[in-house]
Amino acid sequence: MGYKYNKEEILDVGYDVFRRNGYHNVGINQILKESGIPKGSFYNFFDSKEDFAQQVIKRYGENNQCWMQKYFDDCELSPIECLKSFYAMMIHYNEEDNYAGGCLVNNMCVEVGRNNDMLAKESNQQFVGWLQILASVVKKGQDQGQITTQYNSLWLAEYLHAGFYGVLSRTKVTRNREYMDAWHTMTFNFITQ
Amino acid sequence: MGYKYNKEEILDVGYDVFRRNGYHNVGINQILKESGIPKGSFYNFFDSKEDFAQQVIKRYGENNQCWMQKYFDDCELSPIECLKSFYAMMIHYNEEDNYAGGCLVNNMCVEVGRNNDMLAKESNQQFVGWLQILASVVKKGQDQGQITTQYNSLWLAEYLHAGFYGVLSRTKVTRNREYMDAWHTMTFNFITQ
DNA sequence: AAAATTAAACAGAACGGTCTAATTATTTTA
DNA sequence: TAAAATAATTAGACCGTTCTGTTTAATTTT
Repeated sequence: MGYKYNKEEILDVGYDVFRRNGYHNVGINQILKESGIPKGSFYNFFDSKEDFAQQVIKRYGENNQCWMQKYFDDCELSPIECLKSFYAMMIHYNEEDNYAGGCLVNNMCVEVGRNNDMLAKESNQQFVGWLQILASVVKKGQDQGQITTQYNSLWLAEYLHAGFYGVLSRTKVTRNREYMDAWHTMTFNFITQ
Repeated sequence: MGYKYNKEEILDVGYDVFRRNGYHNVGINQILKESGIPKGSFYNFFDSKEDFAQQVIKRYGENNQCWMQKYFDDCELSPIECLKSFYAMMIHYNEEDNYAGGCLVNNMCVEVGRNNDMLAKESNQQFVGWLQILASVVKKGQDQGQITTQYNSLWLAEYLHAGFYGVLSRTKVTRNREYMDAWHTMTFNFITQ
């Protein structure tokens, strides 16, 4: 009949807590408190804080990948308009969230990407998954003559991706969306054929 | 005749340690050990870890601002070529450093920018200082007809700034310069008149 | 009954920060 | 100018708390 707790619940709490507070600023006790499970149960499910964080990144990354895929599959606009609306939505979400956390995976990359190979590898793997989806949409836009063909679709996907996280990070201290909107306007102007 | 230690030495150690390891992953003891001073002396100079970090950010930010100003003042190329060479140099430095730390201020923004108003404010202040210099070079490039005048110089400066830190962050997990070079190529193509 | 899970007490190390004493530098006084 | 008084700095033991992780026993599920 299943046990009292399950990994997924704890992973979801971990996602939220890590996203808002970072990795080293969060202790296991905080996760336990917010998910309401005792320490013994946590260490029954996870080997360590690091192992837990890896699974948090993986779960969120894969869910987000599915969500992105569905978004673009369902989007009835032209490829470039799909990309525009996708990033407009991301900017909107970030504003709604009061610029409170940004992206878990990007935060992890910056905070621990150079000192923790395991978390770096997992983060990169999830990013690559997202980038492939972006690249396929870019490719469609190129095939339809909307997006510049000066650069290949993966380069353009990485360009969108990095630019977005650059301005997203910037909002953590400016705490307004001005430069995100500017980025959106400029970027889609630049890459449009 | 002066005392044994001085703040500047400790701040420089703090810069290096924070840049490579982040904020919450570093304890005061590590700073003490690496700078060779006892705890009593540290707390004689600084009120708290937070106060120390703020002064580290401020000192580095201001030094870097001077350095940037001098770089662009001394650069004998056209404005756009100065910007190109500046970012090419930054990419080169990051590779030489084996992608080991990135930029202290950007790291601080991402790690603590949403939870620590004091460090967020200081980080933003330093960024604004740098951005003003970039914007002034962009403006010169616009006046000389090399850089697009579709967007004002501050928007373009923020665009360069955010894009660069976006790809810089990306290298923390890819650990190679491919997309930094791609970013450089694409960005300067896009903003060139 | 056996296996898996839950519960919470328990470790040892590390955390940021305090405290008092000793030392060094500076200013005041003789 | 030398001695005395004061101020600033150095030193590190120490404080309570929190950190990740372990252990042992009770409970639940199979």
